[in-house]
Amino acid sequence: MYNKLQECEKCDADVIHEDIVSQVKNKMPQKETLKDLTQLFKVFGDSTRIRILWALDESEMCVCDIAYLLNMTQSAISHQLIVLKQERLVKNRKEGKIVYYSLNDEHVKQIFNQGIVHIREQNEEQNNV
Amino acid sequence: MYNKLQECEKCDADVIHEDIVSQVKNKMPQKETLKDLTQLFKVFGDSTRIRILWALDESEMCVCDIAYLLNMTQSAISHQLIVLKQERLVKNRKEGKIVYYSLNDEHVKQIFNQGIVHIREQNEEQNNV
DNA sequence: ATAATATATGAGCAATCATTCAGATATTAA
DNA sequence: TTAATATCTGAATGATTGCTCATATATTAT
Repeated sequence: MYNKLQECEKCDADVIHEDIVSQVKNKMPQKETLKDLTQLFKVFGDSTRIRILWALDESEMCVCDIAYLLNMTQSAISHQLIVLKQERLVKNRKEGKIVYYSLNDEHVKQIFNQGIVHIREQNEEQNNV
Repeated sequence: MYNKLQECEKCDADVIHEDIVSQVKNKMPQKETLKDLTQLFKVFGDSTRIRILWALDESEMCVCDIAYLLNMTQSAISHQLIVLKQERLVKNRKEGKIVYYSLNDEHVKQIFNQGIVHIREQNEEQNNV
């Protein structure tokens, strides 16, 4: 059942399911893809940024509108908008002094909705137990 | 065009698009939902955890298999598996000394794939510029 | 019983990061 | 021009977090 394998440098086990590991290894995505995916979710993993994205999905807004909506300082919002722009999730246009931000990606809401499906099922599961 | 509004405590602006802000405010999800969503993406926002989830989507694996596959210590993997389990993304079963982990959610891969669609489009966009 | 193995766990540390604060830049109004 | 406003930016800070290391627990083999 278990195949002895050359010992892993890092993990201290010496019983490893060699066939499964090598099979899975072949199906893993490229390093670059995993890095990009992690980075994307890292950007989503902050409530200020999620709220900004959700708001911009409803309407284009200027920086101070967003700050007012979320009851946060303009500076904090501005910092986060830069993060979102670097990830190309938002774009902006300038109109005089005012800078308007809007979503730059139609997938965002779909990803959020998928996440919500997961959360809902978790909660249902919890109620059924 | 702009409506004077009571000044925001946090942001220092006094020109705010009142209609847009109140309209967006009504469409924002509940605090609890946003919190859960943020937490979910926070869990996704780590390359070790993403790789574990991806691996488990291919096959059930024991802790030392995963550690071997990712070339990391058993302890590091174990710590992250706890995080994944708390988020109910994985489940486990014990067979003697060995603990097998597997995915507990079919949406995970869909969320990842949506993320990859976003990344792909980014890259295409970059090439077209 | 003891030894060996697979996994879990807690403390400690280094790195990351979200916000604040102070100030810079850009635009408009007076 | 100067004053006011909207936004940006960089440094500092407190909080979070992923990993390591040592150790604890659970199971199997001898």
